[in-house]
Amino acid sequence: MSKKISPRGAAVLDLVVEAYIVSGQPVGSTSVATGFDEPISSATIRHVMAELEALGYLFQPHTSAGRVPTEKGYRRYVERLFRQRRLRRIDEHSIRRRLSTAQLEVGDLLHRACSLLSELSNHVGVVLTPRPSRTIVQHIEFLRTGVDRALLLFVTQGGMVHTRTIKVSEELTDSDLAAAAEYLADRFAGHTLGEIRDRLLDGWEVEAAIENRPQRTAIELGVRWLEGLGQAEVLVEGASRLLDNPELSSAEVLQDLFATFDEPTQLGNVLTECGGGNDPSVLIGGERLPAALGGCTLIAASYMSDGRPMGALGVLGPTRMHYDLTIPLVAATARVTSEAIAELCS
Amino acid sequence: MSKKISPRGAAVLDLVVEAYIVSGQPVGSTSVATGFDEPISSATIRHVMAELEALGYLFQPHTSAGRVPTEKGYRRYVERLFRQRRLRRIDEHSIRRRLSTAQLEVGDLLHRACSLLSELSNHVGVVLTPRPSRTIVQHIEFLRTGVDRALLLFVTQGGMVHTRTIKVSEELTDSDLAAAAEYLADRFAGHTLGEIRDRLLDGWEVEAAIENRPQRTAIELGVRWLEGLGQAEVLVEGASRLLDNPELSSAEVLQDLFATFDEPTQLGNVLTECGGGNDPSVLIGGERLPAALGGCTLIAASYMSDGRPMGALGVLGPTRMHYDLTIPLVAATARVTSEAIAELCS
DNA sequence: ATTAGCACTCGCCGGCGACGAGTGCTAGTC
DNA sequence: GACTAGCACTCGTCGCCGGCGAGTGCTAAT
Repeated sequence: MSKKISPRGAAVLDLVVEAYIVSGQPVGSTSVATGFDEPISSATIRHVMAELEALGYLFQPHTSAGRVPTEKGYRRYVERLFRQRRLRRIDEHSIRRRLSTAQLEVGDLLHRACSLLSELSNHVGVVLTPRPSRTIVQHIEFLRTGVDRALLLFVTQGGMVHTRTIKVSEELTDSDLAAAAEYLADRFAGHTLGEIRDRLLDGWEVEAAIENRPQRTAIELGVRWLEGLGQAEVLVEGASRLLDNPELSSAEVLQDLFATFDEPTQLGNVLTECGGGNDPSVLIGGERLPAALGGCTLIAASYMSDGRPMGALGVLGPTRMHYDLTIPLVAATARVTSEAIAELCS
Repeated sequence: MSKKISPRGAAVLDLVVEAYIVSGQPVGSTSVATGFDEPISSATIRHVMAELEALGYLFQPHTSAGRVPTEKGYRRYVERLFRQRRLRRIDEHSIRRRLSTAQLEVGDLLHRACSLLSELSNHVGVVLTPRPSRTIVQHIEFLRTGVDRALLLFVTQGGMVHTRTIKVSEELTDSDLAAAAEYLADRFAGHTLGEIRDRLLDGWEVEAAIENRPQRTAIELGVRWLEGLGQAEVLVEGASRLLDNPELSSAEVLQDLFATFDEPTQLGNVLTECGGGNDPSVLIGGERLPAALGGCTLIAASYMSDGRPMGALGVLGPTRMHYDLTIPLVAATARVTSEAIAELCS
């Protein structure tokens, strides 16, 4: 689809994007011309820029204004950043120092990572907590908290705690509950919640037939517990930093933006799909993001445990951001977080 | 200090405030005049308004504009609202219906209350969770989560769970931990964390002398656990609704505002001081709120358990809000929340 | 293919005048 | 003495106009 672009065209695009990122103003042909090593006239640049506009990489707010990158232009720019390894070096040590010191729980770690991302990028930090179905259960506990209520509690690797209160028959004694928890713990400790769910649901009918009351209770409670399994959470930090960006100050845009933070399931969905690859995903503009995040870019990577993605973290900011800094920042934070989690689960 | 205000002066103030609340525009003398039952001329009103301005209740953006209430004016207005019982009736049933249905945990309940406040008021809902030192402990559990780490976990009335991971000696066995937890549970279940702290710290030296290893361990762990006792949390919902208000759209103001939500300790402090009385506290403007919340009003009330305040909840919005609706809304929500908590802890 | 030159476009900014909402004051009335 | 009609005055808003300047597109020359 995208017609070929001359090598010089690509260079011009880079210069326009970079100039626009720092200035926020439409970029004119002369300022681009001075950015070249070889001397070149602004007229030539104008010619190239006209082509780039025809191809959809640049956009002119009005005749007689400079050019601004389109989303397509940003994407191409970022692509080149990756291909040419023009990303900045990030000091991974400083991140490691600020993340790993005395963090004792995965939850704390992720909160720290989130504010770190926000602070270092000057944009919004976002973290998707581990999907419950992928977490490994260490302890299972059933506690009575009222005549007809019990708290089902499980602790996963790294010290994360998930709980759910359900109604239970009043006839169940405390020791029934304890026995049920022990039964489940014996069978399932060390497995992920996904595995437990599969095995419980598969084996359900067979096991239900067993006339062993504590076991039946255990399984029944376990199933109810899994039914209410929480979704992965989304942490958001530094939302106020979005207001630094003059290009995002129209009232309606902001309204939509902050509404997205109030109800972060959308963000969660997007983050869930990020990750996979080695490099961070860079989602630019409305094409792959919810409409409310129109003028924004999400840079996200997943953090791993034993080589499998557990969750994702990243930075959300205006399309006009320092990609060459933020991309490696996200990548480094994801790596360090993965390491730290591995250590916590040791 | 505040000189006497004529009865008609007070009536004019009411009318100005109410008109400004609905229109957001400076209020002129003629529109006030038509709001009176008896016919009265705008010239007279102008006279009265000039007096009110001299007393600091009204403010004129510029000569030849209408009047806008000052913070002092709002305060006087709200005072009258209370004294004259001119608050609207709130349908407590509908709140009860939306809060108490199938809420099984205090945490969920408070989250629901928070979004309910935001939704019904169209402003920001805020909730201060129960102060840990006032909560009653039901269960205590110590779980090993790594070679040198243990998760200290306690469940309080109503199904709230608090955890903390600490480093422990590798020599402690699982049964040591279990014994320690049991020891603490035996002695302290049913007491508030504040009581436990006091008793542990008082009795510390005496008990440490005992050559009973499990007990020493238990007490040591308990102390470390209480040291890291979390602060009460602040829940915030519907921050984006602040953007509906045109008077709060200056970039800097918004920046400060949202920064306050990102770092809610300030809000927590303010909320902690609210409550006490029967009626909600109404904090108008910068005088009693952090500077960042300049043009805002916080209406807050505390929710109770056994007649003692546990935490607080309320609504944060622009000074220009419908006090006559929001105050009873907050009061009703606090009442219903107190009831629901009582039920959950039964 | 590149470039110098040039006419042209168009947003920005400051000044200007008309408009109108709302005021403060004064003089007259009950 | 309290109230009010009338009136001059203030001042923000809006639309208009013209000059400025950044930046463009085109053309003709190299």
